[in-house]
Amino acid sequence: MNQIKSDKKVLVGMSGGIDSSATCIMLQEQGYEVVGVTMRTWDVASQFATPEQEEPNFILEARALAEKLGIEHHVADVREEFKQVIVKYFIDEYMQGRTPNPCVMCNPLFKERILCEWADQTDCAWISTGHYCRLEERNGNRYIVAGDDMTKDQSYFLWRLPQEILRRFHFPLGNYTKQEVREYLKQKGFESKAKDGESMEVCFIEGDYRDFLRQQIPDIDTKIGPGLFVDSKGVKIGQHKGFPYYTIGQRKGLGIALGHPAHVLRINAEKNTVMLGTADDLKTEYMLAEDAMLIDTNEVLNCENLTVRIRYRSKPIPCKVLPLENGQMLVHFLEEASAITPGQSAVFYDGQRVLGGAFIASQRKVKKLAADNMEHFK
RNA sequence: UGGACUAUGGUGUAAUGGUAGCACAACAGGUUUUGGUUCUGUUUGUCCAGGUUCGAAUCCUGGUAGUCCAA
Repeated sequence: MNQIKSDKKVLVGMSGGIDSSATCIMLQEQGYEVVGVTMRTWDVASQFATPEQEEPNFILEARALAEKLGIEHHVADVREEFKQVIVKYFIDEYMQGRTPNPCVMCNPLFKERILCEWADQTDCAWISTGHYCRLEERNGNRYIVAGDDMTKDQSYFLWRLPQEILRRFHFPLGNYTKQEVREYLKQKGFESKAKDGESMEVCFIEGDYRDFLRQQIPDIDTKIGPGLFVDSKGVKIGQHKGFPYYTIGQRKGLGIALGHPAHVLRINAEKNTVMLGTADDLKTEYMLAEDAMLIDTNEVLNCENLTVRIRYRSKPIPCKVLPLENGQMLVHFLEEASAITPGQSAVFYDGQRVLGGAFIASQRKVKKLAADNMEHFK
């Protein structure tokens, strides 16, 4: 009954920044009735001009914009839930010697889900955000397609979005570059917004994540404490501050001088050791991934031009994939890959189209599994 | 306490009498919707006291510290 009415309504996740502002204006121009929701996930000091200020800056900005555009606006106070879900995940990962991918968890599992709930409540058929990506329909499935501006592409963080959410999504910025969006805002009379700083995204980490860990786990340094730096043979070469403070590939902040640049090769949470080596030692041909979410598994296994991104903003690497009996996936890189980091996402692409993704697993058994399955990749 | 050797920034090293350089670390900034990577820039040194010389990290004397051999 109210289906027709709903079809004209779209819920926009408003962060108060350039991208979501432009999104609102565009959708309004396209004839939609826009409802804005701004999420309050975690308060950081820099978003408060004075200690007396009750709400962070970005909420005030979003509300001001909504008023100017004459759209309904809500604030979703989800601080407690955010702490329970995202912050907990973030801490747990580091405490296991892995490197979390908070944006990958936050976007699909948290933000978009909450947007869905609000969309239902406010009778909106559609949901939209200011991400720079497009959607494509193929064989009855909906795919995220990376924006043309590869440097601004955010598809890496969105691989876990389920089909039922994707079907309600609109990404009006998909065909624009950042520069064009700024121009657009300027034309529409939002000069000052167009000049806003680049990164308006309000994340829960300000500055160094290590300080954040110390704040959240006050006894972390007595619980874990210093451990050993070892070389690839297990020989002690120095002392580190505790394994959660390091991540694979890290070079800066090791506080150790070996005469050549040293990188973290491996983290052993049980022994509290951190293995160091050269940049060459980080290179690898195979990778184990787990908890895959693929839109169409056969498509990934048979794709001729399959590529995988193993970190945000790195270029996708051509690869082949083999499902293993234990549920993991063995990925064979056809070009050089480096610094495989457990906890980070491996996102599979066919060109710009996201086919799905998985989390990078512990690489402990990768050599054996690669040797056992060598013939598959011939 | 017999002998030998060594002493250069936070670390490892280079400079055979002629402006103390390199790598790593550290710090600052740029890039950046995670961590990391990367880029740019900056700081810091000749163990101490004498002597030789126009000029000493470099040669000489003494001291101090460390390493090794010997017992």
